[in-house]
Amino acid sequence: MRRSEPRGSERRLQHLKVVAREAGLKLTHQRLEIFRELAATEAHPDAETIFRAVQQRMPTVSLDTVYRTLWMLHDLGLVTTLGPQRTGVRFDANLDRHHHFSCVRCGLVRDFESAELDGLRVPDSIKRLGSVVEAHVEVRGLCTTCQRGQETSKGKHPPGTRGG
Amino acid sequence: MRRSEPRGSERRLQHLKVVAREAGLKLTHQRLEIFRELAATEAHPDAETIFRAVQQRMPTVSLDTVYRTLWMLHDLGLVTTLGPQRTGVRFDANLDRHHHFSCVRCGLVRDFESAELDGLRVPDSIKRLGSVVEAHVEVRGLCTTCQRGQETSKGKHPPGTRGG
DNA sequence: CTGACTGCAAACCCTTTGCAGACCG
DNA sequence: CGGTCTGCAAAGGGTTTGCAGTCAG
Repeated sequence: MRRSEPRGSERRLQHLKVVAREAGLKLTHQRLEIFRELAATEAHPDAETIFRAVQQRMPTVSLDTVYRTLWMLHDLGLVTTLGPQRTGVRFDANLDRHHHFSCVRCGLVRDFESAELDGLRVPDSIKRLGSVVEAHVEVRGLCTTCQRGQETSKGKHPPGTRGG
Repeated sequence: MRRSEPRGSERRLQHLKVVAREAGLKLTHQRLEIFRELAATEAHPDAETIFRAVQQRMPTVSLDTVYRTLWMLHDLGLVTTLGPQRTGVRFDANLDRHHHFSCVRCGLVRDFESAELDGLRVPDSIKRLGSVVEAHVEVRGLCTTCQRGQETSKGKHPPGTRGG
């Protein structure tokens, strides 16, 4: 098990280069920047969040290229997605085994690691439903920021706050 | 811990009636049918799936009413949601502790129960991220249907198949 | 050089909102 | 009966697609 060491994203970038070459795909500036952005964060951003970040360094990049690149990375197995749907998906370049903490209030998502939880075994009865590819723990709670800013959240549904 | 006994949805319906009365909300036919539908399934349908099911029995129901009702139930705490975003959400009327199996191929989601997994403890280090409300296991794999129909899924992203 | 890739814009969802009539309590 | 709730239709926001110019290999 590997914690997110300083050069974790550098390692992922190397992996991308190898896989892309094998697949005969071009490594354009856009693709590199998009992947770099995703590989550097733990916040599981959605497409638009990545877009805004990349746009800082590369003002001409377009949102559709971000979408196309993310799904391409996904097809290559370099990126996984959070959430059962393909709309409003959030992406994840961390291929190491990990678990998720997500804030019920603002939607922030963070990885955490736990050797103990990695050892969890799913019951045999799961075979009735299908074959297992992967299992992890989802923890839901209030992030430290939302613990502080305790306005009453009754009524309207949470705004689409993105985990930063 | 309570397994989904035959009358599980009946129990949930009673709970709805009590809570709705307390909140001074009207129990219209539409609301009852929508909740009934959701309480009877384990498939975590999205709004449109519920809509189509309710429409069988109540042809005049509209999709927006389904949306409004689901979020109302959510505000009452009678329904929870899957997925970190509020777009493409899937709903869940099962308030008992449970875990999820979801198919990486078609998006189907099913509950399963496990006394062993219920006992999992999240590491103390989680406090760095926030306070814990709930924790469960997410298992990803191939559902029995997708195990059979093994067309190559390379290339296009999965169609928006809904867990039936 | 050449085909894959990008940016643009328009199309295509899914979801939410404003309003007049219907219905629960 | 009164206020809430519904259905309709239109608006809103996010995601995908077709096309002509551009760039990596």
